[in-house]
Amino acid sequence: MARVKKTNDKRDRIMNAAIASFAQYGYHQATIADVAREAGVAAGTIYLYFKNKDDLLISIFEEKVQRFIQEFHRQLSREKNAQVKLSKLVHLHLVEMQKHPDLAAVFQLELRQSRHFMSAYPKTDLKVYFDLIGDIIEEGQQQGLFRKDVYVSAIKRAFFGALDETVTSWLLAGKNYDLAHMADPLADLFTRGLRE
Amino acid sequence: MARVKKTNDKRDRIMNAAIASFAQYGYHQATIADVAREAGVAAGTIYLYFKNKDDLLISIFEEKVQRFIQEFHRQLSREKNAQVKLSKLVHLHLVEMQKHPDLAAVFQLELRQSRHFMSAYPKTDLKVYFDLIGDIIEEGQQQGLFRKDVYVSAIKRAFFGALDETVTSWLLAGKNYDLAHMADPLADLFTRGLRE
Amino acid sequence: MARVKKTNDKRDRIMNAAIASFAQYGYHQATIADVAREAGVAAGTIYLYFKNKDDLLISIFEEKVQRFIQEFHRQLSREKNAQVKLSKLVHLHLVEMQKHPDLAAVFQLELRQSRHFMSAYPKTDLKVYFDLIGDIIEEGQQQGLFRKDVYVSAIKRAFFGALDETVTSWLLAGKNYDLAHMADPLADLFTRGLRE
Amino acid sequence: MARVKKTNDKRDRIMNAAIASFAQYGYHQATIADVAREAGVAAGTIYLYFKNKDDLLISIFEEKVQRFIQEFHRQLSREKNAQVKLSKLVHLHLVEMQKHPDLAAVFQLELRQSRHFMSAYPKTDLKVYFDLIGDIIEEGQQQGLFRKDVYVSAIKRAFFGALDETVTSWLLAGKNYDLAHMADPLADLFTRGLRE
DNA sequence: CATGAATGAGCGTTCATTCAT
DNA sequence: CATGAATGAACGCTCATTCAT
Repeated sequence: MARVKKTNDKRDRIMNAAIASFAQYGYHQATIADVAREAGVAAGTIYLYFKNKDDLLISIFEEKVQRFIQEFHRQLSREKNAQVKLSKLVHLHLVEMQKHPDLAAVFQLELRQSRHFMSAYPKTDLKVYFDLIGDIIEEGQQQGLFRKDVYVSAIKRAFFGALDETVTSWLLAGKNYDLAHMADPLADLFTRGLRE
Repeated sequence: MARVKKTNDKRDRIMNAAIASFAQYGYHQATIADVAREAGVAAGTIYLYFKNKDDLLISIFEEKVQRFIQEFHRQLSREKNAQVKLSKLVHLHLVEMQKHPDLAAVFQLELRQSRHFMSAYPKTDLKVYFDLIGDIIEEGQQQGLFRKDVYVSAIKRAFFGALDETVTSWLLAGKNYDLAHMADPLADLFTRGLRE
Repeated sequence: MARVKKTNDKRDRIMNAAIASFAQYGYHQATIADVAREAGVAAGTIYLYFKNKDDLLISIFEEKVQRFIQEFHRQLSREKNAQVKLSKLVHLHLVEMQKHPDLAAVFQLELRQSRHFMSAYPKTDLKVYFDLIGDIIEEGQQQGLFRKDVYVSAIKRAFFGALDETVTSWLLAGKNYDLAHMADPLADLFTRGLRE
Repeated sequence: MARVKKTNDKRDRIMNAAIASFAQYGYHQATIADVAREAGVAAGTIYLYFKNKDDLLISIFEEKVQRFIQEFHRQLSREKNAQVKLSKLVHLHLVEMQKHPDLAAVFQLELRQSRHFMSAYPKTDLKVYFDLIGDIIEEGQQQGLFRKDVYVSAIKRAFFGALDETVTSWLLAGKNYDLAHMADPLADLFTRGLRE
């Protein structure tokens, strides 16, 4: 068990070092040597745990980002009211991003760029997140809370984009204000925009 | 004048070639040789008009993107009603992006990545665009159309993010639907969300 | 004794795995990991039995190739007639190579390349084999079977080269014909070429 | 014209540097940096003239080796008597190899190794040379000089192998004797071996 | 004896940039 | 102004070898 733990530790250390490096320099500018130095391992060691540099980025999405989405899913499943759900999602998103700003930076600043080649990697796209949002909106429609004529597949993207940009702006501003303060205004905007 | 004209032509050809190349391959993957080939000039020629590769990208923002923003500004200045203005801005944004998909691709997919180093280049940020949006919202408040308690600096970013993501999704989907169709639902969402 | 036996088994397994790997991928392309996998041991274990990768190749020559030469020597010592001896050597060479195609591949395809650095390792050269051939020719001269004016040190190399290339061609052709069939024509060519 | 000349010069300088480097260190041990240093160019320059390191080796065969074979072909075409032809070929081979020992080293010591991956590159094999030899033998049969029952496809390989090994031995001995002296004994061996 | 995780030197290759023509 | 051949720094990745367990 100690052995397994240790191995996971190293893999995790590398992945976190990658997140930190990618956040600081950007995916392309960050070198494997940067990640290795940050992780306190030799460059070659990275290749014992990841196929290549791309695999590092992809793994971050698969393991870190998707974990967030699943966690959001789980936490929201307890709430029945779709309007409250949407509001909670805004809070969760901003609070978690604020808690993990490096991951947020990778997520925000590298994702777009990456989505290019990530079209090829099904697990790395945001479909699951878009679907989570879309489902909440549809629930709200069935609960009579949201308008029936709302174009869900357009709105779910708009909603995500609004959250995304909010985080990006915060990052680019140097994280010099409380991101969570943006939650209520945003939630308010959307729930009003969607209401009957 | 003919000489000047000719020079500008070449500079423009290079810039358009850069837009096309960056759109197709991404900024980092596109090479100067790609841009040169696309522009029909020698690689060295590019350095007669631009300081370096970064300068090419920065110039695209400074000259192409800012031109769009100014044009939006001009067109919207004729409209008095802030709610209509906001709606028109959504239309303008989506219609223009649809008309210039390569520029849109650079704008959408490279911008985030680039904003990193673009923090250093004041002219390349989106402040002007954010301000344009913010001003409209404040106008609407003064006209009694939008709620007074709206947190403008949060909402303007959300608004931009929604537009941005709408275009990005369209690009990543392969531009296989009419982007302008998204305008009304989006405009509707935001004007309702902001209304008294 | 059982212990010793076991140890020798492992050393042999590694050496045979090396022969198989070098034959399939070539010396430089084959990795220690390949050899280890093929031998069913850990990579580090190889270094308990061999100094390094080069030593593996050298040992193959020292132990496997030299064994063949000794065996040829032994078998031919029973035959008195030099012309028959030469003919038998051709048969032995081709038959044994056909029986051990992987060893043949290492011998043929890697030997040249290797002889470069093998100049440094006296035991790995083919002097013994050349001498075996040369001795037979000289025997034939003393027996009055071969011409006296034959330049032995030239002919023994030619003879070896002819055998060598015959095997190489067979290997590169994918071993898709019976190598032993080449024996009589070759033996015939040389015995006629050398006869009074 | 001066320009073209200069360009060819550089390409040639690189190719000759490659021949020298591959001869000295072996293909795998020689680095691109070695070749560049030897050629007096930057490493990157090599890639303006050759696709990659493999392409360098392949080009040597295509352009240098095949040129020799064609030259041999041309020179032998003037000779009618097949027995004399075969004898001349032996001389040509050894004399040319002695004149170009680096090329010979690449040819001899790297060819085997390379034939592995060179199976994929039709132009790099020795079929043309084997055919040249085979044709001469068949001519000799038609001229009544060589035995009809000779197995040509076996003998042509043996003949090549004999030449090949003669050169290799000379190279490994440090080129410390006159290679051309081997020509007569070899030619004699083969013409006698083939005669009626 | 055996393991296999870790190392890090080393190499092929790319490409932004320069500059002689 | 324009060219494009030449440069060389930089980086991802491999793999022989070591050594703590």
